[in-house]
Amino acid sequence: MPELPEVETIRAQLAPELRGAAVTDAWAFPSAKFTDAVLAVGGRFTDVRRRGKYLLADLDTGDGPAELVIHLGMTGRLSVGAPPRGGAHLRASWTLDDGRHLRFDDVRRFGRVAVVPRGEHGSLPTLAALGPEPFDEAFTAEHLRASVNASRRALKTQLLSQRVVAGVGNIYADEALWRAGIHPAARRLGPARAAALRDALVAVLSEAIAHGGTTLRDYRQVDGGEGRNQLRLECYGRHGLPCRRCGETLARTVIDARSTTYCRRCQRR
DNA sequence: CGGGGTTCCTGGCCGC
DNA sequence: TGCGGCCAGGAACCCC
Repeated sequence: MPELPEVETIRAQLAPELRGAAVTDAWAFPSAKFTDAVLAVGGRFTDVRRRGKYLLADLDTGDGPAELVIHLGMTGRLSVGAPPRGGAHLRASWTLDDGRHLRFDDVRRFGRVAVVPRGEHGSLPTLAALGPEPFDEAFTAEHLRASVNASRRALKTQLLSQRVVAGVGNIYADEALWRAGIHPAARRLGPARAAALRDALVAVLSEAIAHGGTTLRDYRQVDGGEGRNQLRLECYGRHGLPCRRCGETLARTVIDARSTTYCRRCQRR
């Protein structure tokens, strides 16, 4: 399930592959989630950026600057190479002017493709209302505290909303809350805990990028390789195992319809 | 407009 | 071995 570190890893590999290449043809799986792919035809890639979990591939077109927006959903994969010979889960492919192809496979079809004028994200509500990038200086402890305290929803729910901070999903929410020692169902943050959580989010996400992302099942890098961060998880998926900080058996609950692992002893409300 | 509920999807796994 | 049932979950979408 690609979150910010996985999408950033993919972005960094994809950008040098796509820069300067023009799209001469495209195919899309017949679903509204993917049919926009063909609108990239005629554009030339100039760069690949990222906002939260969204890849933004800049295109220069005859009609001005545009961008190909790709969300990988749960099981999306991107790769560059020979023409796709089918594949049961191919959702979109783009023919490049040097003969290579960019392909998007997505087993569960939770992904999405859009082509929009550069920066106009109104058709993607979450992207349009996205919170600050965690590595941006705008993501301060005070922003986190004020943003969280403006709502009465559970802290984990807010982290997953993308509005408080961009790019956090179930894995890194559990990891950061564990590291900061804060209960996922907490509803208010004081200055000290807000600072601890901000620091934990930044650390967890940057460490995951440094280790190529977390491959639990579906996530693959552009070259097909697996990430290595799954070897470093301290909380996510470890329910029933001892807490690495205090030894208590990690608990599992459900918050906002998401499986949530936490330590009853050292994560406080 | 925030928030709650629903829906989209299929492979992997479990129990019988 | 086969199969029904359940689980994984990000974000669009609908409604109040």
